[in-house]
Amino acid sequence: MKHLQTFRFIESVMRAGSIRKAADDMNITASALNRRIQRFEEEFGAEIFERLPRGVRLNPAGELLVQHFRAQASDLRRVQSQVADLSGERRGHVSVACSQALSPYFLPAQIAAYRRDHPGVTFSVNIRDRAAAEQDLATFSSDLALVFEPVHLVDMEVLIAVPQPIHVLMQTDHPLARKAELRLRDCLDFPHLAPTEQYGVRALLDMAVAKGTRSIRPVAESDSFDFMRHYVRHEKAAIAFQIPIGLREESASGLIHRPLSARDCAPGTLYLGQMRGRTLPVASARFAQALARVLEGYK
Amino acid sequence: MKHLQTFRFIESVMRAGSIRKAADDMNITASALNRRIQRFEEEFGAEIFERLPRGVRLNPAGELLVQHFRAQASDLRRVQSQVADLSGERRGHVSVACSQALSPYFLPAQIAAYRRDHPGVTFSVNIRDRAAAEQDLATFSSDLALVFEPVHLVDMEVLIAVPQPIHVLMQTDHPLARKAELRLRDCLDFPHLAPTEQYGVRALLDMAVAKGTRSIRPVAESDSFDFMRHYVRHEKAAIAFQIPIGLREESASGLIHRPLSARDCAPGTLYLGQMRGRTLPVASARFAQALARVLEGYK
DNA sequence: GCTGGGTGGTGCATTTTTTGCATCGCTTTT
DNA sequence: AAAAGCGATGCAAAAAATGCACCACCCAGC
Repeated sequence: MKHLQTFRFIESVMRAGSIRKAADDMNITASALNRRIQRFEEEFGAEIFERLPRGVRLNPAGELLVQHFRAQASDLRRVQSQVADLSGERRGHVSVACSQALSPYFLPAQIAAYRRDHPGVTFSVNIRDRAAAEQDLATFSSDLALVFEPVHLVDMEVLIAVPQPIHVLMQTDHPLARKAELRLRDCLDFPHLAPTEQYGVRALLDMAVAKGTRSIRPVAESDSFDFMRHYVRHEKAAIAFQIPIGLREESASGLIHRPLSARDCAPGTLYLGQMRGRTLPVASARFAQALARVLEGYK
Repeated sequence: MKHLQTFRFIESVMRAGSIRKAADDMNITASALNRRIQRFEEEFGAEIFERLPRGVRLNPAGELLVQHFRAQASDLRRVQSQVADLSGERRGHVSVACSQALSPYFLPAQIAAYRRDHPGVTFSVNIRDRAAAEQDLATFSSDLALVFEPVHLVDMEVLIAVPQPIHVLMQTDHPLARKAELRLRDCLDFPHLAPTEQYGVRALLDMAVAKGTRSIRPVAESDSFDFMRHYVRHEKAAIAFQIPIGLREESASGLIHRPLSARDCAPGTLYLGQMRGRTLPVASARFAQALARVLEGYK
């Protein structure tokens, strides 16, 4: 969309931190880019960049402006999507920011199911930790976020929330496997794997142990749930903490998992959300509806 | 703002109903305008005008697009206003759509009071009937609406609502002036003036008489409350129906007014509202706050 | 203290885009 | 059948954006 060209340049300069670098990125001369920005600042009525000795940086006015342009670009995509929809095309693109747990089983299955009915719809799936997922919504770089234990929820409008107790993952013949529900103190006697602190699972575990005298001493700490899932196959006594939506049914995986007792560790919550107040493109809105229907079953 | 130039052209074509007329209005050649529109339609990915034998008309895609652009232009003004505000300028422009009753006393006083504190702020006041005022909000042509008995309230976000019983206006020595509160049946015995049906006062009166057997038979019907106010000075027995916010205190005007009993005629409501979900420019938001504070006193 | 590599800004020639004019093909009106 | 109005289009002129060369400046590191 041509009338947003200047904005793309501004965003590029913002990212690059200097007009020359941005000009290089955008395949244009620094002089041309410089003058575009000057011209824009003039008609906008205020400077949007601070000129520093080593480059430029957005000033508060610029921050406001960038937020405005992002919202505007996002809304234009929505309009285009609606226009395509009213000509009966059923096309569009959905971008989802999600927690790692959703990536192996849940989202692939849901997206594939949705695409069976709407083959014209394409997807972007971006794995983000819980802080970044909300950020993605706020910058309009994702339409939807599917996040376990989000941090702020300020810019996020919750479409549906489902409880997800923490599960303990282990080999099928593990001593803990005999009980249907596990106590945290029993689990900590075994070598355990834990996510790093930016993840909701870890935050809940830390909160749980804070009440008692035990502590989390992971034999391995990782930001990859995939790694932790595979690790328990290789060390007989090892256990890992994950949420059930990121785990397969027992039979299929060769591992089993058991929930932690709610007495020890509060269940976390998985949220499906969008940017507050935003009207989503048709495709995204429909996919969100479909997800919500499925997630209802997890309540 | 240059990147909205194409939109201004589109809006002009929409208004004019033909490219040639619009081109004339915008001081540009029909060919240039035509090509701008063609180019835009191409990059937008859909036609936005139907080509008719005698001109063009927006199609549904175009309607969506125009709404998007209006919202976008309005939001850009908001950003500019906020930017001006953060550089400490306290400038800006407030546009208000209001019912006629507000125009003689209430709004002039409020605006003047506000401008004493913020001389940099300018105002547009547009008198609109209750349907048009809401329309004004929806098309982003007014920031605020101050409306008596609005019709839909769908796109209008209510900031404050105050009751306004209908008052009867008459000369000071009028027989009805002796009572503190009037019955509708007594009033209808006198020659009366009534607003035309698009006004809330009339709608309330019509509802009130519908319960009984009497009917409104105005000696004069008008869409000008100003006219009706002045008319009662000239015919001794005549009365007019108005809301108190549009009337002066008795002493000053040489006329007096008495409320209709709530048993006969439900009090109407005066609403201060904005476009639903919109973030107002600083100046408008502040003025709305000031108005709300004053209106609190009318509750 | 200077020098080198980085920055944003600017004058001027060049390229690209936009515009205006003339004109076409079409439909409705007279 | 003619006239008048409409949108579309080829082509030349005008306007705008760009690229190039260069300036002044700042700061790091010798």
